[in-house]
Amino acid sequence: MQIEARRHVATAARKQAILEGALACFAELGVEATTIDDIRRRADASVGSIYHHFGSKEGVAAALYLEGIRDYQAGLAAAVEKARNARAAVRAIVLFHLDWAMQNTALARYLLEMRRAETTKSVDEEIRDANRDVFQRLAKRLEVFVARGDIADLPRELYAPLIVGPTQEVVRAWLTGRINVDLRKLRDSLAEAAWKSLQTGQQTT
Amino acid sequence: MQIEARRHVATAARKQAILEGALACFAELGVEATTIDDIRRRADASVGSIYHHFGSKEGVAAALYLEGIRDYQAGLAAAVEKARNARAAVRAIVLFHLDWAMQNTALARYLLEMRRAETTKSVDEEIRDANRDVFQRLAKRLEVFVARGDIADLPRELYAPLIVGPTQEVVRAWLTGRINVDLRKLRDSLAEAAWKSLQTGQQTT
Amino acid sequence: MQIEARRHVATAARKQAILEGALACFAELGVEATTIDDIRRRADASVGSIYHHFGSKEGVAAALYLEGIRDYQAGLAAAVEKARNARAAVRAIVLFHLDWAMQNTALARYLLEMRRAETTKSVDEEIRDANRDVFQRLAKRLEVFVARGDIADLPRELYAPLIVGPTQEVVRAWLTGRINVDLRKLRDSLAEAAWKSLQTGQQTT
Amino acid sequence: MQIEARRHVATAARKQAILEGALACFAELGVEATTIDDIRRRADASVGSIYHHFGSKEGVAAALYLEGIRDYQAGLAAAVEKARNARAAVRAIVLFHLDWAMQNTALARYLLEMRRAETTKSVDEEIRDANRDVFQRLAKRLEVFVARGDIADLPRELYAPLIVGPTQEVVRAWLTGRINVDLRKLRDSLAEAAWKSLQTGQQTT
DNA sequence: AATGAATGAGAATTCATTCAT
DNA sequence: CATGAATGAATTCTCATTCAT
Repeated sequence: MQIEARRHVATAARKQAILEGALACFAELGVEATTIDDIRRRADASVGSIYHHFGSKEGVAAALYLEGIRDYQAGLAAAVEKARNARAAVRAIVLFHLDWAMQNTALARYLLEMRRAETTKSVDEEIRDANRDVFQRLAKRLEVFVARGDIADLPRELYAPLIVGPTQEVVRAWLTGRINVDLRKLRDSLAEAAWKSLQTGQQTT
Repeated sequence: MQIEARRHVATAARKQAILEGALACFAELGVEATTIDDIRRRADASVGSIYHHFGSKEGVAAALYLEGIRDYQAGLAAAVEKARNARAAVRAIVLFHLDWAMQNTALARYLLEMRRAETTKSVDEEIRDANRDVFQRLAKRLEVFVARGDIADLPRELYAPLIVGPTQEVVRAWLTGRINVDLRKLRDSLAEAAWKSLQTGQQTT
Repeated sequence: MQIEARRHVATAARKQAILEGALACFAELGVEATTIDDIRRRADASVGSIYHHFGSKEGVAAALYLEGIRDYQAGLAAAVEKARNARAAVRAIVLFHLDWAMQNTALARYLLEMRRAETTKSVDEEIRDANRDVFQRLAKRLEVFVARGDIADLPRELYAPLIVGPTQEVVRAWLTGRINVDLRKLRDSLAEAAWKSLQTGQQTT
Repeated sequence: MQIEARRHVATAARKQAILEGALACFAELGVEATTIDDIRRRADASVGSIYHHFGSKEGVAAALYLEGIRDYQAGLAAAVEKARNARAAVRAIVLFHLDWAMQNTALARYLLEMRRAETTKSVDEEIRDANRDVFQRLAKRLEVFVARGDIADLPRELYAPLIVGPTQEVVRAWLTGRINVDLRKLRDSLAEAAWKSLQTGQQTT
C-alpha cells in the first residue's frame, strides 16, 4: 500500500506538472499557438505521458479549464457567503473578481480566452453542474434582495453583466496589456459603480 | 479607358468578395481555424488572387479588422455627436453598441475575437490613428461633463468599461449563444444602468 | 490553350509518377509498411503534391487499385472475346491470368494484397461498375456453354474459382517467392486441368 | 507444490487468454491494425503481461500462427490417413479444408492474412519442420497414386494448387464476405472438380 | 491580375516497447 | 509474474505560401 500510494502521488504530480506547464504556455502563447511539444518541454514530460493522461491537447485544455472554473467559483461562493446585505454582496463579487484575476493572472488569461471556445465541450457538463450549484445559490440570494427592494428589478440576465461587466472589461484590458494601472486603485470605484448601477433610481436629467 | 475602368471595378469587387468570404469564415470558424482554402471557396476566388491582394492570411484579417473598427467608430462618433447632454451621450453609446452588434453580427463576432490577437499588428498604427481621432473627441466632451458635475469624477480608464462593459458582456454572451434573448428588450435597462453607474452618489446603506 | 494543354500534361505526368512510385513501394514493402515519405522519395514529388492529387495515402492506394483492376479486366475481356468455343474460352482465361501476372508483377502483387482490404472502399462503386460490365458478358457466354452441355452445370459461384483458382494459387506462390519455377512451363497443364475440372464426368474410381 | 501447480495453470490460462484475445482482434481488424492495447483489453490482461509471455507483438502473432498451422496440419494428416485410395484422398483434402475453415473462421482468416507476412519469420523453422513431416507423407502417397496411373503425372508444384486452389478461392471469398452461400452445398462439387482436374484425360473438344 | 499545382515545415497523434514498483 | 505509467520515434496530414503559366 505504501508503494501503491507513492505511485499515486508520483502520478498525480506528473499530471499536475503537465497542467502547470500547459497553463504557462497557454497564457503566454495562446491555446492554439501552443504545441504539444511546448507543453512537453515546459512540463519536462514526454509526449506519450501527456496523451496517456489527457488523451489529446484538447483534453489538457479542458482539464485546465475545469480546474480554473472550479477554483474561481469556490472562491466566489465563499466570498459572497460572508456578505450580510445586498451592498456587501455586490462589493464582494466585484472585489473577488478583481483579486482573483490579480492573483491568478495566467489562469485568468486562459479562462478569458476559453470562454467562447469549442475546445471545452468535453467538460461542459461538469462545468454546468458546477455552475448550477454556485449560481443557483447566488440567484436565490439575489431574489431576496430584489423582493426587499434593495436592488432594482431587472431582466434576470442583466445582473451578472451589470455587476461584473465593467470589472471584467478592466481586467481584460489589464491582462492583455492594453492598460497598465494598479488595479487595486480601481477597486472601490468599480464596486461602488456596480452598486449604483443596480439602484432603483429617480431619473435625473 | 473603359476597359481599364471596368477592370478596376471588377478588381475592387474581387477584393470585397474576398473580405466578405473571409468574414463569413472567421465568424463561423474562428480566425485560426479558417484556412485560406476556406476563404477561397467562400469567395469563389483563387489562392493566388487572395495573396495578390492581401499578401497573407494575416493581411486579410488585418484589412477586415481595420474595416470593422472604422465602421464601428464612424457610427459611434456620429451617434454621440447628436447627443445634447451627458445623459444622452451615455445612452447613445450604449444603444449604438448594442445596435451595431445586432446589425453586424459577423463583424462583431470577429472584432471580439481579434481584440487580443497579435495578428493585427500591421494595421495597429492605423487603428491607433483612428482611435485617437474618435476617442480624443469623446474624451473632450467627457471632461466637460465631469467639470460640470454631470457625471462622477473617476479614474479616466474607468469610463469606457463603466459605460460599455455591461453591454459588451451581454453582447458577448449573445454572440456566442450563451444567452438567447431579444437584445432590444434590454436597451433601456442597460442605458439606464450605465448612466446610474456614473452618478455621483449619496451612499445608501 | 497550348499552355493549358502543356500544364495538363505536366500535371497528369506528376500524378502518374506518384502512382508508379507508390506501386513500387507497395509491391516491395506492402501497403501498410509503405509510408508517404517512401512514396514521395520514389516519385520525386512533395508530400503536398501527393495530398493535393489523392487526398490521402488511402486515396493513392484506391486510385492504383482501380487502375490495376481496369487494366486486368480490359485484357481479360479482350482475351476471352477471341475464343470461339468453351474450351478456348477457359484456356484464354487461364493463360491471360498467368501472363498478366508475369507481365505486371508489381501490380499483381499489389492487387493480391488488396483483395481483402477496407482501403479501397472509396472506389468500390467504380469497381463494381467495371465488374458488372465484364462479368456479365462472361456470364452470358458461360450460360450458353452450359446450356449446350459443353461444361458442367454447377453452382454459379464455382465457375470463377474452378477456372482461375489453381492458377491464382500458383501465381500467389510465385509472387511471394514460395515457389520458383518458370510459370510458362505450367501454362498448358493449368489450362488443361481447369478445363477438365469443368467437364461433366462419368465417375471413375 | 499445490500453489506452484496452480500458478502454472493460471499462467497457462493467461497465455491462452492472450492468444484468444489476439486472434479475435487479428481476425476482426487485421494484424497491423491491431494494437497491443486492443489485445490487452480483449484478453483482460496487462501490457506487461503480454510482453512477459510473448516478448513482442510479433511474438504473439507468431505463436498464434504456429498454433493455427499445427492444428490445420494435424487435422489434414488425420483426414488423409483414413483415405484408402487416390480419389478418397483428394476428396478428404478438399472437404477437410472446407470444414476446417468453417469451424475455425477466425483462425482461417488470420492464417490467410499471414501467408505472405514477414511477421512470422521467428517460427518459420518450426513451421518448416512441421510441413516437412506432413507434406512428405502426403507426397509419398501421391507418388504411389501417380505411379499407379490413378492421377495425372504433372509438375509436382501443381498438385496442391489443383486440389486445394478452387476451394481456397471459395473459402477466401466467403471469409471476406464477397460471397454469402452455405459452403456445405459446394462440398461435393468442389471435391468432384478437384478429382477431375487430376485425371489423365482423353481430350474432348 | 488570376489561376491552381507544388512545396515542405510543422503539428497532432499513435503505438510498440521498457521498466520501476 | 503482473501492472500500467512513461517514453519517443515514426507517421499521417494540414496549410500558409510561392511561382510558373
